[in-house]
Amino acid sequence: MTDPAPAARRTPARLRTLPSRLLGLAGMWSDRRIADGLATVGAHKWHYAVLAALQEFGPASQAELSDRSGIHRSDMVAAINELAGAGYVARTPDPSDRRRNVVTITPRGHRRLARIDALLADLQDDVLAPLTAAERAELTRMLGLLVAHHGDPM
Amino acid sequence: MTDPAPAARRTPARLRTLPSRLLGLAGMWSDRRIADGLATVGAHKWHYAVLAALQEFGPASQAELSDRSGIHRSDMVAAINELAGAGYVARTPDPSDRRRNVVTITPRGHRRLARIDALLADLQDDVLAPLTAAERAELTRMLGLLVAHHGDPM
DNA sequence: CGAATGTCAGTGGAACTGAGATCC
DNA sequence: CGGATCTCAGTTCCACTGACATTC
Repeated sequence: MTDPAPAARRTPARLRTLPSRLLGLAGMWSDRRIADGLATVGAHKWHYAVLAALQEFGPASQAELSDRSGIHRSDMVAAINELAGAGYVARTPDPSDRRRNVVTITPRGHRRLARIDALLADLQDDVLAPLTAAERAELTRMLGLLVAHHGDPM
Repeated sequence: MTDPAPAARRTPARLRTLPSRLLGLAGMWSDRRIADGLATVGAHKWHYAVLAALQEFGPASQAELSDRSGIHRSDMVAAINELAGAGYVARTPDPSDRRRNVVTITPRGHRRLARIDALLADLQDDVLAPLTAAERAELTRMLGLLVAHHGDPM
């Protein structure tokens, strides 16, 4: 009774329930949380993508890493520059094809990856905070379907 | 047997299942699909947000519309410029507070909104294509939780 | 005075484009 | 020669910031 005016009806129902809008918003602030979190240890998300691809599939050319990580060729250059500068990967010319560089993860790189892995686990928990474990699994599964459907449009 | 090499193991498991990454990717390409779709009729998502807010809550100042739609003040100026230029809204000075403009939706604006509404319904179907109706509802519900948790951080 | 409003110019990040140089 | 690889400069888009004049 002490609340006569429906003060904050804020967002229109059409916007509040529009899936594409919710996806965009959730993606945006998730990206931010992750970027902020990684920034506290001086990392970027493409660092993680490259290190993970190297650890899982072994040494690769930059073009291969682009395919595996979804990072553009142009941006891959900068990412490898930073990772190599910090000693997390080594970039050496490929003797069997001199157009290519062979990128290899270093011991420091493995430790770096483990560090980021742990940090990212915490950040996932932050991003998904309002959901139960079962809901998180369901959400991840459905997002996987969406991304797969988009990535392989043919 | 004509496929001996496991050619495309493409994405590392860590990336393929990372919720924050899936959210970011799904949000990105959803945004693009929507932007492309709206562009075919010369619309932007801000236009829809503003028209929807006006139709649901009536005439408002630009600051109010910012709150309701989540669009920044600065960008609201451009959005209203375009909408007013096309005759979808009218912007008139508020006689009772001369700092403010009163933005009102026009008959043309109502028709425009209906048009975009229909288009957006199709686009939702496109974005959510790989999901069943029940899954779409679940996804929307969970995304709503995430967005609410983010928007009202207190 | 402090605070809110509308306006505009500009920033920073991220995905992407285009072109050049080198090599297969 | 066509095509792939790496590199760099530049573009585009978006959310956001900062500053300003006006009005409450």
